[in-house]
Amino acid sequence: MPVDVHKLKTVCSSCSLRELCLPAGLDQRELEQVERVVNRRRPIKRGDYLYRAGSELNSLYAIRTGFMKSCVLHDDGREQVAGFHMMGDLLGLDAISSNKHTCDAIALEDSEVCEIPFVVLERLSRDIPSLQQHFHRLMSREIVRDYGVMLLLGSMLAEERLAAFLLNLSQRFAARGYSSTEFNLRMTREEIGSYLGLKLETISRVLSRFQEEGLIEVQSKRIKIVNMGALRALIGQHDCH
Amino acid sequence: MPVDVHKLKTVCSSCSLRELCLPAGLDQRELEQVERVVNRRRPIKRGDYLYRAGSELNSLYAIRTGFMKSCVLHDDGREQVAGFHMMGDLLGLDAISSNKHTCDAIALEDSEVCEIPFVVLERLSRDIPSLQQHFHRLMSREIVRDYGVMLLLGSMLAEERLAAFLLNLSQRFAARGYSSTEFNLRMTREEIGSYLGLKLETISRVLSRFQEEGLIEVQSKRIKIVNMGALRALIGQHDCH
DNA sequence: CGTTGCGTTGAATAAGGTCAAATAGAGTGG
DNA sequence: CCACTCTATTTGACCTTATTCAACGCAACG
Repeated sequence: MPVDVHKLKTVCSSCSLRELCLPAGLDQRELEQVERVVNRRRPIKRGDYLYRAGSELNSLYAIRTGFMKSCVLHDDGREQVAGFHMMGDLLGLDAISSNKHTCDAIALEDSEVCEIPFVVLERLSRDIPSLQQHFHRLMSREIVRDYGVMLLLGSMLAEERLAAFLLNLSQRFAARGYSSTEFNLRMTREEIGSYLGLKLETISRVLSRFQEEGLIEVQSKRIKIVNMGALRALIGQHDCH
Repeated sequence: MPVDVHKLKTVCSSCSLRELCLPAGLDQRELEQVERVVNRRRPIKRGDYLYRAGSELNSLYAIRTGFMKSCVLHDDGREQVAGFHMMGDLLGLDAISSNKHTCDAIALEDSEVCEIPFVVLERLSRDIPSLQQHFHRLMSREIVRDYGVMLLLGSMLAEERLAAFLLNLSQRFAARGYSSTEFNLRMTREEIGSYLGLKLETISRVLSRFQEEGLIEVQSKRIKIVNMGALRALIGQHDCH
């Protein structure tokens, strides 16, 4: 069953996302220190920017509810979705390197974020080793995720990419207490395509093919995974490209 | 002119790569603290692994001399080059998330690395704010770099990818005091292809085409950039994919 | 009830991939 | 230093995959 975050207090110590989020693994006293610097519940409406490429880094953001995408922009206007983000995910890590955000973060549905002033986080993480450690792990996890996307973009076929994408979503929903087999895509076919390095028509076609083959059921944005095993088999069993 | 690192002492404070490397921006006293924990000059022979995917994280590594690649591995044996690394680059950041390396790091020529025990680095960065800050920036820079690769893999044509690759190398050599227009590729066509999500034959063909068009001169691994402007124009001027 | 944005599907096309053969280089042992 | 071997590279002919272009359906919304 989905966790209803609206029924919970908005402090980290009682947040259902705590273990997915920044303050994972802190003790009670440390948690209180973190809570004091987090501005909770900033709402972002669907379609709104949380931040834009080029804007100054002030805070990192943890998603409390909702769904967002981040887009990298090419000089010539081409853009690419670099990631989809859901509850518990931490956004803005790319901005630390230059103190400017390097991508846009846009809400795909009405969302709510916790705002964590970065300089305060840096100071706090000097005093709380387990916070420091966890923060480092989160940055590193983003790097690992990126390597996975590079592998996907660099060496997988369209079907494999989409299978990997669906399985990744499935797993992330499961980790948050939602169904791993039935969920809504919050993004358009074009956004999926952009993320996977494919065109929207290809996404549509492959989804249809998956449905014909009995792997999934699709109805517009509604996805039901019917044969998880076959989907898994699609990735990771080819000799070569 | 290339910087001859062999003539320099092997301490950070007199290392020509200091400003590219981990201890950038530290004062003399802080630098000494860092120096004390860095094991310098671990040699890695061409073809040897610096670390392997799955092995435990002990240290981060800064490249002193030489050239390396990191490869992510897919379950089915497919592998992809995730990056090429040269003097001053810091390796191993992906391992922090799980305490295990997630990719292989392999020397493409005889190399030498400085070894920085990670737990010591974490402790030290609590005491030295500017070290902490710089370390965060380096992790973030890796994330930004990865976004760039994702953009390249997801939305650029073969010619654009290769142009971007050559320009990136050019710029990094320049930043290290080497020629920006003439350099050796230390990697094979296959490795370039793996990094760019293309086949080795495509790399070969595009390099030949660039040569015919007078953009570069290629002789096996030797590259001379003849028309930097045209190469730059190749990336960043298309309406769409 | 038209408009608009999103999704599906088909046919033609282009970009790279595959396979194969020839050549060039680098490394090794005599 | 040379011959031999093995690997890397180049190039051509053909093929596969995904893109492009275009038409149409559907649902939400003013």
